[in-house]
Amino acid sequence: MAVAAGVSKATVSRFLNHRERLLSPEIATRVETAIAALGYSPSPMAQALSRGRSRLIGLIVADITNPYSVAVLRGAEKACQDAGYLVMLFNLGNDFNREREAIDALAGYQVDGFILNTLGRGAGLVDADALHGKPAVLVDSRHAGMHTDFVSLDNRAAMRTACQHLVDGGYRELLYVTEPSKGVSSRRERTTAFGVCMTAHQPKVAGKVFESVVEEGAALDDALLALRTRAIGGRRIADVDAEGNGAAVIAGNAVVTLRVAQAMARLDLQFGRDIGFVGFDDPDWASLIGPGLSTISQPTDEIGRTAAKCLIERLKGLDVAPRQLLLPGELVVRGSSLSVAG
Amino acid sequence: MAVAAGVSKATVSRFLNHRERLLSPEIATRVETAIAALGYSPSPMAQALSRGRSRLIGLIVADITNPYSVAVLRGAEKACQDAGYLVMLFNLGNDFNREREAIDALAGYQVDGFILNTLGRGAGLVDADALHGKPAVLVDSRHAGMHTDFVSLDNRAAMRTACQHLVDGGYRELLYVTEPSKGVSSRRERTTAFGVCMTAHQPKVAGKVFESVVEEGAALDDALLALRTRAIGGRRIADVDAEGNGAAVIAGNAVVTLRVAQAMARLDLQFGRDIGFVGFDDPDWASLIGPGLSTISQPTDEIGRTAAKCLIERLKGLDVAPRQLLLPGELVVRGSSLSVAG
DNA sequence: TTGTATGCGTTATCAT
DNA sequence: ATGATAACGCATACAA
Repeated sequence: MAVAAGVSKATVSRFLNHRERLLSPEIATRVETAIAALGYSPSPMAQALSRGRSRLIGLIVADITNPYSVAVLRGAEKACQDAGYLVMLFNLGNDFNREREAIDALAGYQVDGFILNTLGRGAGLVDADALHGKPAVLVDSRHAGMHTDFVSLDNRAAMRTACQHLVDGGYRELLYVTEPSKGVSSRRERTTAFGVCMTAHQPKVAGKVFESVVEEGAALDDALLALRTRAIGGRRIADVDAEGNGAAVIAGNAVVTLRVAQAMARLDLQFGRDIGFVGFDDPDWASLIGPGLSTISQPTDEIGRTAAKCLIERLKGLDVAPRQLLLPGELVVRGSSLSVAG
Repeated sequence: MAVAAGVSKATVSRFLNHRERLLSPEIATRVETAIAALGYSPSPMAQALSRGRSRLIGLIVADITNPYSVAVLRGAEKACQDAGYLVMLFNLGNDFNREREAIDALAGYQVDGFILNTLGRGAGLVDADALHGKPAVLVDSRHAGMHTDFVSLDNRAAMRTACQHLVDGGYRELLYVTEPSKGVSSRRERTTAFGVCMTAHQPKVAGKVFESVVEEGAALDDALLALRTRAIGGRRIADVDAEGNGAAVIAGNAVVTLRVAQAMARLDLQFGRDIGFVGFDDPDWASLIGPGLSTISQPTDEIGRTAAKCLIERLKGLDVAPRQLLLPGELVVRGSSLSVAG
């Protein structure tokens, strides 16, 4: 290109990067016009090859189907774009063993850093130095043996909020329904936090944990029935009016919420009236189920933005100890967790 | 690297690309072991720079928040990965004017082709040759002046199915609720298809179209009330029992479905009993609203896969006239569209 | 069959 | 202040 402007390509490069500093105004404008005439723009790939960095950020997500992940992705991608970075997406499709492969593929394209929204388990477990020396930030799940920046919902505080809200509402039998923790840190943290809350409310409140798996809808049904039976003092459901009672479910995420809602429909039970409910995550359909589902809304967009921001700070040379950014959730009260009547 | 293996780098390159064909077995294994020892893998960027193609596919999506887009993206990304391509994602965040910018950014990284899931309107309207001569495939929305491969739901057939189903169920007053078409081809197609269906069922069935916008919930409420009023013969709603009647709504997509469901809740009307319903798109919460929402389920995954497949065929040199792949939707019958009693 | 040289589009280190 | 020139990591045309 440059030759067509009457200068050397080194000069063009200088114009692009150093502009005013070391270029005579006369020749600067000459390049400028030529650059406009040719509609020229530099090749990021060649720049990357030469510089060693690419202005590319690798984003690995465990499951693009998960709306939570997408919400985070959205925030992160926007922040990256605003900072002049482009996002390369790699979706694991829940095949956790491909995490290593994903990192290598992305690293091949010289991404400057990683945002990892993965579960942190599986065969290809990624340790710190699998990252080819590039900085990374973990979202939502901590990885064993990889101490980098970490951004997530403040699970403990969120769980405390949910429990407190239900206890305040008069609920005395609580069931925490979660996917099996299987080494996923966020699930483990929420479950532990639930335990802590329950002992804190001893002996007024009783809490149980139920691990729900897709295939076993019946088991969930039974758990809900048992919960309700306990709450209404051992009487059979058929014998009880629609009297207020103190049974409530906390769902560990939106997937679980969906399962619980399906179970409730199967059992012909109603949220709020028969069983109280608060769920983690606040999908847009939450207000449409029964009397509306109360939720803990995650600041997904901010989580994504924060993750991107952290990473970009590192890319700009920031060198401090790994940070933990725990963002607060927000309780959204709807009909499913109204105070227990009398 | 190669030097450490005792050969020239040209030989290494040959090993990578031509392998058996033009390499002595003796030196082939020598390279092979060295390649394993060093844990070496070629740099895709350098390859791209040299070859002119990158094994990268640019995927531009109008709004990553849209679950439909994500579902398609998922299918496409998987197909790309399986074919050895990596996806670079660019999210417009509903800022349609950035489409041109997105294409240029992606082209800068030498993507071999584009998958465009955008609305095909806005200032930066992209014509065929904005693509830097690279092939593209359009998903869901046709772009004016860009005739490339096109993959989408068969909107006409899907609408026919929905209408036929409702008419068969005894519904006589149909209201099609859609977002304003604003030059989006899929919306326009569905609306026209609705019109065609209605004239086909003349005079037995009456159809109306309502364009819904977020801000005007009240207008939607009124439209639903009017619909119901017409269906029950002009009598005021308060005077009518829960008798079966022939009013039904068709929602143009999941967003509209959400709005309609909210309106129904506001009006204290029930799907199936008061107003029949079929909606385009089949979100996972459809079965949980009221008696379950009947839907037209799109083969999103297959749409994505097909789009990727089309593009990759082009990349392999296929040169035929632009193709139109219209994939069939599937009617999922739930409680919201049961036959009208009496 | 293999090595050498050149080019891909930049940046950076020299000279000038 | 600007122009050659080498390097970035690979592919390829050509020479051996």
